[in-house]
Amino acid sequence: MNFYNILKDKISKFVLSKFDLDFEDIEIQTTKKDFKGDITVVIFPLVKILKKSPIEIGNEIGSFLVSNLKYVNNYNLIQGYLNLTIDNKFYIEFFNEIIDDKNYGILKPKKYDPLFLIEYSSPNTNKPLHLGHIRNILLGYSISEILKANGKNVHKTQIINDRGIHICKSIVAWLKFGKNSNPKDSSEKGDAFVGRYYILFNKIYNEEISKLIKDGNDKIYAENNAPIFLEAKDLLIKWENGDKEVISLWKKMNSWVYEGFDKTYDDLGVDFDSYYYESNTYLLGKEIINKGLKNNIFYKKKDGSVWIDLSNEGLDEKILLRSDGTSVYMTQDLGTAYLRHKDHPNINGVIYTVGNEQDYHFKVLFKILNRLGYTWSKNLHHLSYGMVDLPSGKMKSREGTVVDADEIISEMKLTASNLSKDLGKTEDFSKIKKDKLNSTIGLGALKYFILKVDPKKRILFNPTESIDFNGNTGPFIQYTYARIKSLLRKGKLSNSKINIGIDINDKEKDLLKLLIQFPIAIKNSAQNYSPALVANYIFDLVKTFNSYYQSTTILKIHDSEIKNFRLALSEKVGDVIRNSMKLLGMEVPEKM
RNA sequence: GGUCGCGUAGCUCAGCUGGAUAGAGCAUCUGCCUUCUAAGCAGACGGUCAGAGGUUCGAAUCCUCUCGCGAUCACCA
Repeated sequence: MNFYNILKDKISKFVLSKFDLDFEDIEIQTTKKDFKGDITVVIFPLVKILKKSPIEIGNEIGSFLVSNLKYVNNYNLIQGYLNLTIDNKFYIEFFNEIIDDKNYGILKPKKYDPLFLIEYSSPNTNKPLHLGHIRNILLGYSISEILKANGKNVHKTQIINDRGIHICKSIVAWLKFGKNSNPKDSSEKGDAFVGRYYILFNKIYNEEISKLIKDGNDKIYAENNAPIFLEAKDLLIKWENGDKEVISLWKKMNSWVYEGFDKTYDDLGVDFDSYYYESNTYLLGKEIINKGLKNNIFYKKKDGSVWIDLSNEGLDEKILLRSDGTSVYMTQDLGTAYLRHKDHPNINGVIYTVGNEQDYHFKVLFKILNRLGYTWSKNLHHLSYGMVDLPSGKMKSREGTVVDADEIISEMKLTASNLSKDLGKTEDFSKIKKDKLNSTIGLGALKYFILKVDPKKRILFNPTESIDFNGNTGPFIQYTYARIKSLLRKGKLSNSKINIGIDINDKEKDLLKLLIQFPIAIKNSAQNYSPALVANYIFDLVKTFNSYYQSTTILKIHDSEIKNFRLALSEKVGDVIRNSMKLLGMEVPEKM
């Protein structure tokens, strides 16, 4: 039980016996820097109920705590704030408790702990991943790690959008203009290769549309009757009918794309435990809908299309099957959700990492599953995040105005490389070591840049300004860690516990206070599905440490007890930095 | 038009379930490398928390309205 709770408990018991008031919501916070004390009790709420002055109540509680709680040394009252001074011994004792635990704050899930399924990435297979996917992937992966650290079992998965007209578009363009060519021959990444044909398709398609309009057709006619579009549609029909040639072609092109994706995932340091494919779940979705139709949960319109009416829940009517019986987006999502719960009957929660443009879709999806009577529908959560926009506006893959994921990754590495060359940091490094470091730092910068902002908010990404490596950034945190490692290499830590009576200064106390808060930061991060909370915590810790580091000599002091304490403190801060970075999916450089 | 989200320093962002004088980084300016990694540290400058009401002992935070930005309301995915 942590000290805050002990304190709360003690105070509310005291209030009950002294004032005969049952009041459990005692508010406790860390004392602001400018005031004397360590922990503050806010007593305003009591003032109103007890109709006594804040000073009177504050003095009663304060003197009670000083004489009845071991570590409360002193108190002062400013307005309605009761500031308690906590004995240094408390902090040292706490430190001794966590000192040997390399994974302090991190829980390891056991077999029987709850299982969470996390969906992220979920790309289409007609083009490479872009910056928007990067945000999605980093969020999904990071939340997985954060949930693990909270003692949850995690299964990482995605739903791959591997069928539909968009895939056929790439295939058609390839058949017409690139037949017999393949990614290997052009030494291109498979996803980039296929994506090129997707863009080519749209280029030709647009040309054909303008030609048709010029010839006197209206826009809608032109869009639906451009020759290349008709070819794509034809291909889709063949695919749905199981045409062997089309299927094998489709498999071949998708396999190129998957190879490309895997390379990008590898670069980003993320992975998946399973993959679901839309081509495997859309038929299941249809089955579910037909069942729901029999049970009168859905209804059929005259033209044969199937709908659900959610208007009494503040939503609209939603289509579930087209009049020709083919499936829509919702159909396959119903199928996927069902299949996943069939595959993993013991799921305690599912997190869908999907952009906020689909907030409505998921609201509807969860409602439908609820109407269908699946009790697990209440455990579904949409981790919604804001778009990544460019100064020039929205990214549009059809027009090729996207920031390509692979491009931004290699640019970040290059920036890191140039910078370390300028600083002369890596002169004695081997080529392999250099590359590894540049990737650690470059990707650290990118990951931290994206994860430190609240997922809800949209991000404006300016590629020309690139990403800073100073201040509140990934490299700053990595740098601090590398310095701590260097310090520990040079100093020798004797393994004994810290002497309780040792004198610690204010900055050391600040660091210990931050260490106390580490598990709380992880917990809050999981509750809010926001890696940003961990990111901002770790930045606070690193900043405080740097300031401490600068103002203290560690290696030159002769008092071995103090030296040992400072080394141990540095090591502990290092552990927490390393663990936090792992939660953000960042790597840890020993030297840089 | 309905619904949802966002609006905090010149820029990028923190600010947990309401609590003390609203915090960082970047940029600008001033100091600090013969001492453990200067990708650093110390300091200065910079705010009508979009606006107006309301609730409260107390509001950036909660409620209502207005304005601005974005998303969504498809037999697209």
